[in-house]
This record gives sequence, C-alpha cells and structure tokens, in this order.
Amino acid sequence: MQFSKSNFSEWFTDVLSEAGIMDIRYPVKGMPVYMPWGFAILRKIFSYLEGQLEDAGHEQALFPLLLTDNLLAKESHMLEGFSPEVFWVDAEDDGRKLAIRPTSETIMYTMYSLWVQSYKDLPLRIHQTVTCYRQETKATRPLIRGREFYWNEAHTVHATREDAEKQIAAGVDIYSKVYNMLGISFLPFVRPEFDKFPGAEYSIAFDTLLPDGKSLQIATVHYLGTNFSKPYAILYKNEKNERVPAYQTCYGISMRALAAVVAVHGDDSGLVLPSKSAPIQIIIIPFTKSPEIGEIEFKLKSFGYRCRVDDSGRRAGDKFYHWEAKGVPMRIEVGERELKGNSVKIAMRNGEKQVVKISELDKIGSLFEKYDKSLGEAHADFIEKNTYSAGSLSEIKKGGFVKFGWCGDDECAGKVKEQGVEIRGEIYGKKPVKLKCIACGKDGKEVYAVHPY
RNA sequence: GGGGGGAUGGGCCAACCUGGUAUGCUUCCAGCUUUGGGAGCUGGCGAUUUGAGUUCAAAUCUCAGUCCCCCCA
Repeated sequence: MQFSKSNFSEWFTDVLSEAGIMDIRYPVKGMPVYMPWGFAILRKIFSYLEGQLEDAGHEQALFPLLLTDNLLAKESHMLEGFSPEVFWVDAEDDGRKLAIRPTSETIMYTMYSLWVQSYKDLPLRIHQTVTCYRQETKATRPLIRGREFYWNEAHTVHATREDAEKQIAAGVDIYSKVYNMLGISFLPFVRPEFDKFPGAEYSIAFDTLLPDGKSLQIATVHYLGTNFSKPYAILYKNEKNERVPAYQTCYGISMRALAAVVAVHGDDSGLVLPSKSAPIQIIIIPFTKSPEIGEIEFKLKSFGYRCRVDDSGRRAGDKFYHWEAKGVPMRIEVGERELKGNSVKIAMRNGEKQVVKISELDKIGSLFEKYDKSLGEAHADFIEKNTYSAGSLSEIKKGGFVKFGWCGDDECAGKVKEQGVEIRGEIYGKKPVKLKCIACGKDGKEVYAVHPY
C-alpha cells in the first residue's frame, strides 16, 4: 500500500492502521487500541523518558485511578478546570461521589500531605506512567486527542521557590532530551494567563509543527507555587521548627510523543522510526538458507542491536514493503551474492544503501547516527521554514509558527483568535522582545501563535 | 459550541432512489507450484452499526441512539 502524505489527515489515519500502531475500531469514543507494534514504540519512548527522570533524581510510583469529589474540590481551579470533563463512577463510597482521574494532582497530593513532614523529606520527586480520562466533547483523534490518554507525570515538592524553579528548568531539560532523541524540534513557550494549567502560577508548554502546518502541544511543565500545598496541606517543618507550605512543580508528557514521531518522520511508504525508538532496529531479509544468517543475527545482537530475521515464507518484495511501513530503520539483505563477497547489503529507511563486509558489522553504529541526524535536521529545517513574523492581523493565519507583538490583553488575544490562530506565548528562557501589539498598537512583547490541534 | 457527510464479512465496495435469494475485489485459512521489490492456481471461512416503528416482507422507508470523518466557531 502506498500512502500520500499530501493529504495529511487521511495519511495519518491510514499509517496508524497499516503500520500496526493503533486500531481505531474499538466502539467507545476516543478510546482506540494500542496494537503490539505501536505499544512497543510507545514503551521505547517512555522507557527512555523514565530513565532520564530517574537519572535526574525522580522515583517511580503508582497511584490509584479513583478519587472522591471532595478531593477534587480542594483546589478551586482544579474543580472549575476539570469537572466538566470528569468521568464519574456510577457508585458511591460512604456518600462520596467517585471520579476517574482526569489528572493526578489531587490523588498524589493527598498522599504527599502525609509523606512530607520535614525539610529533610525535600525535595520529593515522584513520577508515574498511567492512563488518565477526560470526557472530551471535541472531536477525538487517535494519539492526539483521546478520552483516555497514556502519559508520564512527574510531581515534585521543594522547600523554596528557587529550588522549585530550578526543577522547572530540569523538567524542560529532560523533555528536550526526549525530543532530541526522537529528532523532533519544538519551541518551549510560557503560556499566556488564559491558557495556563488550572492551579498553576505559570505553565510552560512545548509546541511542534506537523506537516500540515498545524501545531501540536507535546509536553507541559507547570510551576504550582503553593497553590496546591496550602489546600492539600503539604507542609513541612523548617529548621526554625515552623510548619510552612512547600513549593511544587508538575510536568507531563503523553502519547502525543508517538503521534509526533509518526507525523513528523513518516513518508509515503509508512513510518520512519528514529533508531532508539524502534522496537526492531535491524530487519534481516535472507535470500538463502545459510548458517551464516544466524551468525550475523547473533553478532548484531551481541553488539546490542534489536535485530530480527524475517524467515517467513513471503516473497522478498512483500517483506520489504512490510518492514518499511513499520518504519524499521535498517534492512540487511543477505543472499548467495552477498555471502560470496563475505558481505551484506544495507538499506536504511531513509534510502541510503551500501554493501558492508560481515567482519565490519561492528561499525554500523555510525550509519544509525547519520540516519538519526538526518531525520532531526529535516524537521528542524521544516520548522525554520515555517516560522515567520507578521506585521498585521491579516498576515497571521498562514500556518506554522507566527510571531508578532501582543500587549497581554484578553481582548487583543480574542482578535487574534478570530483569525484562526491561538497565542502560545513567549519563548521560555528567552529575553522578552519589545514589540507593539498587533491588535491595538500599544506596547507589548513578542509572542508566537499557531493553528493548534 | 454549530453544521454537514457516513457506517454492508478483517479491509474497500455493489445492491438502497423503486422493500422480496446481499455483488465484486482484497485480506485471512488449507493445499500445490513459487520466492533478489507486493506470486499463480484450486478450495474454504466470514457481513447489512444498535434499538424501536411501518410492512405479509426492511440492508433498503421513518424515528432515536452509538461510533467515525469533514467543515465552521
């Protein structure tokens, strides 16, 4: 099957199914099934993420799915922000209504209140990889907007504001590493007031561009200050023996990371996987039955590659199309011709081909490096070409990242929205650039806007 | 939030207007012959989205629900 990426929406749905990533036929709205290949890729991405989190001092835990209505209500923004989307369970517990988590703050912080007693307990950094549930009314889309979403959320507690804000930077850094590994470029924005997380003092969100020029939010990092520690009583005793509220952060990254990998790197033949995210990195296609095939596989595995021999009875061309659709980065062809020269033929998923001596297979690491680099560069190029400045309201809806001045006023943001794009904010960590507001002409700062998913 | 379109074996589709035995391709399964870019032949399994209504009779007409897709806000 050939896919045409020129119709991106259709291409995305077709590829998810043909590559064995998602099956959207499960008959509950917004809840598609992760098929084995798709889930394997997702787990590769999340394992890498979890490793980075643990290297940075986080510990993994697992909190319950259900919460009671009064827990959600403790922080008023939480209640307002999430209650329209909460799935309520048709059962009560001691007169309390039970809800399925739309996110885990209230659940985790109820326990944090018990766990945090002294400044010696801080910082506390815990993460979990779970599914959350929101009754989306908008149209759902597999991996992009579901009513069930798979994500990793980290929640940290600190003694001081400075320490917590350092953690914000650390969170941004961890997520940057994940997307760097995936060859996906993005911009980190400080969200405007109207778009921050309910209960956050400020929110940072990563946006990337998909091939159709629309933007996808692919990670969020929130500074909570003491907005939650006060209502949830996450208090610690400082060195002066005073009980004071702690400072908190939380950050999350979801299966949208997989959506971005599929959408950004894929082509008309199917998926193209960055090598570290590929469940199978090397597929060996034998044209002959020789003991040397097994030896080559053993050798590659001993070098640490995830490698498989396709010895199914199908024809070679069939196998090529199959593994190309699944995005396997490297194909190795071995037959009489190659073995005569003590070599194999290597074809990378992005089209690079060469013949390599079997004795030199230990050097293929450089092929993966080159391959990953070219994927990353292609997307960085794409983002650069689709970022531009606008001087007037009529110029802002071309798609991509558009930058212009904004005074910070909601009314002016509304005028921007009328054009079909939404303000995502200033770039995190960058000095504000003074610029007159595109809507009212008053003093403002440079912000970016996008056409969001 | 508003509007539009759609749903028939695993996938794509015909029949629907004009009610009466559900079409073809593909996938899948079995067998034989094949195997350096999607193999051929033979045989086989498998479907009218759900609920109600109209009718002697519903894939087809009517109403409602569910899910999917598209457009606008």
